[in-house]
Amino acid sequence: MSTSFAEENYLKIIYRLSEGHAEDISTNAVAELTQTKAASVTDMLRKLAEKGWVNYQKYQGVRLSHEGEKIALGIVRKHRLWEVFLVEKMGFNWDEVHEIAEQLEHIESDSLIEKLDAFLEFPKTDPHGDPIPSKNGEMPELGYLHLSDIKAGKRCTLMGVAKDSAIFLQLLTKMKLSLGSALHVQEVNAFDRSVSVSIDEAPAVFISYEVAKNILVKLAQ
Amino acid sequence: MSTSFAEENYLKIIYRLSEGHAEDISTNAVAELTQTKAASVTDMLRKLAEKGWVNYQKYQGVRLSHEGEKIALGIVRKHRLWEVFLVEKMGFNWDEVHEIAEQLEHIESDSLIEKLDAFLEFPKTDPHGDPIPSKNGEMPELGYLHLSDIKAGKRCTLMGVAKDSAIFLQLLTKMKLSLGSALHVQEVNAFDRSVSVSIDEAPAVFISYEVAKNILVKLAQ
DNA sequence: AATTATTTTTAGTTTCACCTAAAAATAATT
DNA sequence: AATTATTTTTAGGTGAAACTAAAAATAATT
Repeated sequence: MSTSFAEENYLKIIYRLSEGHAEDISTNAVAELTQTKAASVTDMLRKLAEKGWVNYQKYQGVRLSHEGEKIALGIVRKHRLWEVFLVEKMGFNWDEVHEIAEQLEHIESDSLIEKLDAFLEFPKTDPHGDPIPSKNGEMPELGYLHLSDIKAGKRCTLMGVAKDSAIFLQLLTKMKLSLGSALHVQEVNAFDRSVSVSIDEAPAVFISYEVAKNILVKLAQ
Repeated sequence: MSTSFAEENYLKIIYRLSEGHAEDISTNAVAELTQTKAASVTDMLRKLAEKGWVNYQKYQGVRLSHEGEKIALGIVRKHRLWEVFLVEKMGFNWDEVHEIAEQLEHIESDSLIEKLDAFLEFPKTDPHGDPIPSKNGEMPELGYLHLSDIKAGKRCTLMGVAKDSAIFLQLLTKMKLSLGSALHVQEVNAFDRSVSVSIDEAPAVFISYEVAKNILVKLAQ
């Protein structure tokens, strides 16, 4: 069965909202990300449920079905491969590619996406450190931690970000933070939950809780 | 003013139909290429005329306005650059790229298309020999001739095709015809207007009028 | 010139994805 | 437990882009 542009967007967004927590997704949460009204979401959820791509009970929220998750993973795969292309081959910065990839992810051609994957030399992650699902819909589980959860004294490496809005990524760039940055957590400040972190051995700077919780890291050693 | 997917398709198709002949384009001709019914075309032409992108008088056919032509050339530029990408970088054959490029041509990002142009080293023509309009909407006039118009005895080089349907391109490939092929017209057969042509110095083969008129060539010397 | 054929347009529907406003269900608070 | 607040759904509607069937205009033929 074929999927419309709008349907693909809903499935992708439900997928994104499901990552991590196991609870059902609320109509409002979907409405916020699709930039539509709750009433429109209700309409679409009924339609997606009819097609068998989500499990949806009135007033109880949604979950992707097995089939729906397969479709969503296909979109995410395309989105992330195109992002790699845009950064690695086109020379865009990591904060410039999201909107363009939102368009490219809907291009329909299996052979194109396989050729693109090969052209990019089978990348494992996108420019934000997010894992790229395999052709058969397997999403590598990378098990990164949030910088906000790291104890004082620990060393870690910046592996990804949990948010890819341009404004957030530009802030990281300004702070000299990028994938691979070596982080040394000096102190966790109880007052505002900010962390004092030395980046690539430079003198420590403050990183707000808001920022730290969207930075994904791997502990050193 | 922004353009919808459907509007862009209409403008592109009207452009394609206008290339060469100067007469106005009929509703039916547009309907055939858009794969819609004449009534739908009438609706859309009225809308495009309101937006100032075409000159349209009931029952008299359409022409692109200056503004409409600029938009159409932008779409054609994107389509052809993506085709170069698909063949040169992704390894597709020339008969496989049209449908994918029909999707990619609607991706909206000026900076992407300029970066793509640079990445491809500013190609002048697409994989079918069609010229690529410049950023400012100038279409290089290549002045190629149709093989069907070449006199017996002349030598020429295959520079492009006037049709990019897969079935036609596959036939050319089977006949060992591709961009750059050296053609030597041995004979023009009055009966069926077919031509006997030697391809790259091989023994001559028959090329039907239907095929010959869709092959674009440059005379030798 | 009159008739017939073809093309194009009008009129009225359909589907998709959205909307607003009101009603109903669920959750939170007193 | 009752009231209030919030969330979600229903009902009815809109605009875009298609459709069919019938009417009107243009073109071709006798």
